[in-house]
Amino acid sequence: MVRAPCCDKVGLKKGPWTTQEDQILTAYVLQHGHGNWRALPKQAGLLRCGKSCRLRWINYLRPDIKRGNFSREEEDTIIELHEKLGNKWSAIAASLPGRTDNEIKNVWHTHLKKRLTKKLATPDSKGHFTAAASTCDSDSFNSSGKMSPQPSSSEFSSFTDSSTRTMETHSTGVKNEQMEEYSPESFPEIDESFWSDALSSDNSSMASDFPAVADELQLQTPELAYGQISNMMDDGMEFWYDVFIRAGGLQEL
DNA sequence: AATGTCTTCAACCGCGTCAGA
DNA sequence: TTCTGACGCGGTTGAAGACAT
Repeated sequence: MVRAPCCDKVGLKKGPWTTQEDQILTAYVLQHGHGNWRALPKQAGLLRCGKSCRLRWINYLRPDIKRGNFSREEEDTIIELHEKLGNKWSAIAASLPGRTDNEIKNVWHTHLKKRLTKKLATPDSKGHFTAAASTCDSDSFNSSGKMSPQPSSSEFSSFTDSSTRTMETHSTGVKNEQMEEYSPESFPEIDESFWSDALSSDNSSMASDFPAVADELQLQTPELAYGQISNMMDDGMEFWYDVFIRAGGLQEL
């Protein structure tokens, strides 16, 4: 017996997410939470499978995502935990705040596994194979032993700026009636600096109080409190305010 | 400049697990 | 106890970029 598809896929969009879709999903989750992923796309007005929405939120949009290169300490942690746990990516991710299982899985397959293989395969001066023998990152070499076209990651390896590709993807965004009065350039980008910027510096004292604020305002989550406050604080967040108002969730601040 | 090869990583797919009816 | 639906996990894919030829 074949398992039914996770959702009715007729007419549902697949592939890279656009800026507009990101913003709709973010606004919806911040305002309503994600009680039911399967029902969420319909309620939010997204032509996506619930599974796809969940993945996008968890791996890219949620506020506590830490973006950018993995530090040497993080890489060491991954290697150490992988030794103990194997391919339990979610368990490994639990020990690395802000990192997702998908991200860790990718960095393992693209960098760490190769590095370990190289180390184990490289004999020391006495001809012994040792994990500490190689100081040269295997990522600098391709399978034929030539230098890789990619930059060496021997210092801090891993990710290039994924926002580059994402930005390009965003430029082909689908027009949405709710959004069309905004030019794409006017959208505050949800990139690697978005949440960290928002939750640091000027807003830091407020950010630490979001749980209390959420409680005070009888909101579902600290993130929702953040959403409201940031709308008030930052002119650049006018778009979000408008989204919330249009969604009928916030009649007044 | 054109083409080929390799690498990266976001996103998809299928399956296992679990909670609720 | 069984069934069903939703969630979460891990493996895999494929588009796009970077660099070599």
